[in-house]
Amino acid sequence: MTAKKEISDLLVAAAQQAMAAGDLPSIALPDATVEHPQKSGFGDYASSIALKLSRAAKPRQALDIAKILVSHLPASAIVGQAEVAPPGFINFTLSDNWLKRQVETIVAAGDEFGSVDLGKREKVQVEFVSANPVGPLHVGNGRGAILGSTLANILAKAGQEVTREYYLNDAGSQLDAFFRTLWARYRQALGQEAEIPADGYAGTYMSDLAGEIVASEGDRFLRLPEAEALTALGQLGMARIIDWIKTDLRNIGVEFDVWFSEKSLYANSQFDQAFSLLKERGYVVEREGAVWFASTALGEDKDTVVIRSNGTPTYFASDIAYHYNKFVERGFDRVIDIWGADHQGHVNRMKVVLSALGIDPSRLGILITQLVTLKRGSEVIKISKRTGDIITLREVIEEVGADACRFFFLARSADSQMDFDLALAKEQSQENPVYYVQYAHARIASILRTAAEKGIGYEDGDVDLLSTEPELTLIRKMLEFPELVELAAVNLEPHHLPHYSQELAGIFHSFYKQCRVISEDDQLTKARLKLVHAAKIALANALDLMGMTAPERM
RNA sequence: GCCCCUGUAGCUCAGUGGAUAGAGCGCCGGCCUCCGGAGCCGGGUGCGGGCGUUCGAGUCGCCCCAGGGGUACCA
Repeated sequence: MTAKKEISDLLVAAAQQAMAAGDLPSIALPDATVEHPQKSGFGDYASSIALKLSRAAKPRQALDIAKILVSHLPASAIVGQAEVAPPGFINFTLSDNWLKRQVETIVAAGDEFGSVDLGKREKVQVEFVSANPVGPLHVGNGRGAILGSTLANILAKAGQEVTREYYLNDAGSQLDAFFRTLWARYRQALGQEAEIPADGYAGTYMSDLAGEIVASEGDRFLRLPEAEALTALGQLGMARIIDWIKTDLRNIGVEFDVWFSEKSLYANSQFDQAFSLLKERGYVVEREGAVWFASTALGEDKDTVVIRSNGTPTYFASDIAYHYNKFVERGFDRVIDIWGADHQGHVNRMKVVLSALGIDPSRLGILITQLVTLKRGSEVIKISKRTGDIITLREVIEEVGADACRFFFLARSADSQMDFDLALAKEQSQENPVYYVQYAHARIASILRTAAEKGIGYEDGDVDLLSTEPELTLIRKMLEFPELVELAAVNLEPHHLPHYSQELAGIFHSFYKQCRVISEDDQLTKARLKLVHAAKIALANALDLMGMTAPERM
């Protein structure tokens, strides 16, 4: 349990006791939320519960209520001091003794440090990237990939049973356009006249892909009937693109548990099942030769086509079947979809269709990542798969490195549009927060190596000797880590991690400057070795959640 | 037009209705007899505008202004 939660519980207990004793009227308790005061001097945690209670408990003043609560506060090893401050805050200072002992707790927890218990273990699916296999990943895909993989890590750390999934659009009209483009490029590569379809993919990577295929397969597709050639060649091209995608993802540390085929939804009649259910419930209408989902019946602005007048299902049809599969067939308790800003219009429709299927829409969380504007200096680079050449994710990774790429993408909340200046990212490669954090880890590793070389063991180090301000500040900051994991897991907000890791690294560097670890004082040396070992664990675990490396040397 | 996201320091961005709004970069000064100077210490400027709700608003509501995205029988 985090200190935060424990203090919150103490407050609730105090309020209940005060009411039982008649010192406070029996009223409903507001959330006993506890926060870190912005300014030092107000303790480690502060609660404004008395201010919130004062309205209902009139004519009691908030300050008096705070005093009453403090007087009923149960004894606790965690709290060193609980003070009342106007206009009615209760400020808690952690006990030094308890703080010191947490070093042992952290070292004992090791990789598990930071794990939190949200009270229930749910089966959670995080679906992300899911880019169509029609071209290389761009930086927008990269943002989703990094956000999704980190969020999955965080949820796992918070005790959830997490499945990471990539939805592969291996059917549909965009793939069809990809097939036709590749066919044209293939014929061009073999010296034939061929025109790129108007709705095709103009990027030069398509010519490269066609060239690769000619090199390995020759002209054998020309000897097939055209329809057959188109499909056979297309499948081969798609497989190669998927390989590119997998390679890029691996290079930024993103792995999936499941690659889910859109096509399989039709082969396994998931679509038929979902569709019949919708029909049964009266949400299907036929009009203008097409089949529609009656979204307007559930408050949407317009109905949505599910089956086109030419008989082919739309993307939305697949999405209905896919989410039916997620919730009903596979039984996920919660599903988190991470989509790009261009899918924003689908959010409500998706939630509405879940209601229509009888699935509680609150079980689906949809995160929209806002656009990434790629820049090189002041020059804006337009991202579009369809209008020609693009800066791919691969190029960005090669330029700035996977760790830096992850850190920068993670540091911004998904809601914020962001500028990614390649020139700047490269320039900053030394003065970069990424290295600042990793350097702290490497520095600790170096200290521990030095200690090992000198044969200093610190298992028996006495944490009671840790008493100076820099030491205790470092411990305090480490203890925020589990709280942060909980915050990020509950709010689906990974962007707190980079900020936290920078703060933790900063406090460590400051400690390092002020406190010599390996000194003539054997006992203090051992105690401090234990402390920096704990700090190394905290840094490593934070970096690990972010999918970054924690280098022993730099 | 309607819907969604965003406007916080020169720049890039944090900020769970609370007390004196933060970080990094950039800029200007300091700090290496000592475990890694990719480090430390100091220096300053800001919540787009207005009206509300509240004991208390950067945070919630409404209106306005600005930027971006969506609004297909594309995905």
